[in-house]
Amino acid sequence: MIRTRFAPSPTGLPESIHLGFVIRALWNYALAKKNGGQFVLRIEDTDQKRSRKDTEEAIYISLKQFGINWDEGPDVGGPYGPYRQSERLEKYQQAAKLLVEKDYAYYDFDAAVREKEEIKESYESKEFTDQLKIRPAARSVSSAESQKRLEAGEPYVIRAKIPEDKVFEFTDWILKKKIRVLGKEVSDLILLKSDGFPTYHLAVVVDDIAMQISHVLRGQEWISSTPVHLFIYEGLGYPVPEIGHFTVILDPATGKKFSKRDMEGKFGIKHWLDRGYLPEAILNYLMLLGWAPKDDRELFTLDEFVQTFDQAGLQKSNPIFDEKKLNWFNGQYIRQTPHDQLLQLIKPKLEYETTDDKLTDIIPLVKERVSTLADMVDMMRFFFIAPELQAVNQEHVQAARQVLGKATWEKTDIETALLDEVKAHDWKTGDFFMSLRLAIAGSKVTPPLTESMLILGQSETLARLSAHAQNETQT
RNA sequence: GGCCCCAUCGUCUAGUGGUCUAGGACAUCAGGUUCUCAUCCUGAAAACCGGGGUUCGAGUCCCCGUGGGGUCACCA
Repeated sequence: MIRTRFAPSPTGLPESIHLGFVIRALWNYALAKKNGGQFVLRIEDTDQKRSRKDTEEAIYISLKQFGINWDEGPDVGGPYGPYRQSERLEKYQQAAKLLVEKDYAYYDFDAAVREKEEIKESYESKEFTDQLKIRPAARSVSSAESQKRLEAGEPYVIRAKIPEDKVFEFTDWILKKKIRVLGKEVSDLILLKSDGFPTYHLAVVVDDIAMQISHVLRGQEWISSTPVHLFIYEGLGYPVPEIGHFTVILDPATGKKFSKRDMEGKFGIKHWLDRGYLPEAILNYLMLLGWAPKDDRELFTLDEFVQTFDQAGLQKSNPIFDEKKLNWFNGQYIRQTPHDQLLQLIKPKLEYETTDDKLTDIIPLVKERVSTLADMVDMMRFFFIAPELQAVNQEHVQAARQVLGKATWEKTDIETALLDEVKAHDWKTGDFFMSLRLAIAGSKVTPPLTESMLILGQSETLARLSAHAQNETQT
């Protein structure tokens, strides 16, 4: 039975939940569903200071927006709950104690708290040339001594006791390669913090065991901490599940992975949804960012993706995010979305009152020429709000006003009337229509003019032309 | 910097030793359709990081360089 999980930590602002987030949930979901397994959602809120309830809420909402549903999770429960790590504290504490008993871990009463900035700066310094792994003196303190300090009530952390001469090895399920790391390259990382909460390393292993996860699939940033996890599995006496590492999406501006820290929501899910990208389009774009099917197919619904999903298609090298291609996908999806659905999507974005009937007329005209819903709103604005006065050719506007005033308000009538006028004056058709376009819509880029005038109505069309006819400005 | 991962058009990728004069998509450019823009159609330009091996034969296997990324916290 295949059981996968998506285990985000609800830290940072809700709008910092980014696209990389969805992609990892998606692939885990696809693997489980393709094989009739379960997909588990687990909330990793072990960082008491940074975890936020509203961000946890945003995680649920985001996944649902993309149609990714979980079989077990904090909100829906399941046989291996609770699914929120802050509710499983005793389990981690028990595991940590067991590890100490088996000499896989030890108490450290003097663990120094280092500042994040200080640590990062040290990476740049020369001393890093011969990086020493963390091996506190507490490592060799006798258990009797530790017991004494423990009874005295001194605060402590529990660290992994990594054997220097051990060789850690596992075969990455995605990279399809054996990865080997020497014990001396691995630090005695903290497993249980002084506040009694576990660190990620302990919690993730304890839970993946408890929840019977068969495939642990996560981002490549986790490769280097996998040895510690291997060590914990061993210490706890459980077999290691399949472990695989996905690619990391790179920011085109920096070439680095985008994280929830260093940006103002530039890659946040909310940011894209707000700008009028459809969840289906975003999802489809994401599917192909780090995964490819055997054939040249590009368009997939979620269900189709799940059916087609094949582990072999997962890439090894990190892709760069490309907004242009996302735009293309979004345009494709907008064009294939039925008009009535588009209407519902557009309505909340409009800053003026209108009727469904009018929108129904307008939507077919604009959907062909935009790539986002926001573009759509922009393009249809002139139907409701008269544009600012433009510098236009007076003769064109005057002539049009005259003939249109007499025309029956029908497509063919309007067209022949206008075209006759062009012929009569020996104007260039394009120039003439451009003058009208500017006067009526205020832009050089609009839906087809006659259709637009039809919707605008005769009186409004004439009013806009008149407004321009009185305008002193000449071209 | 140590350790680890990766390496095909600008970007996402197909390619699992011969069918590769390397295929598709986005973007770009040109043409067609057209009252603008867009859609749509047609076409063009565009890549196997470098050097050694292995082999009758290498984009495909091995090694070394180079380049890119990740990581090095009482954050995940």
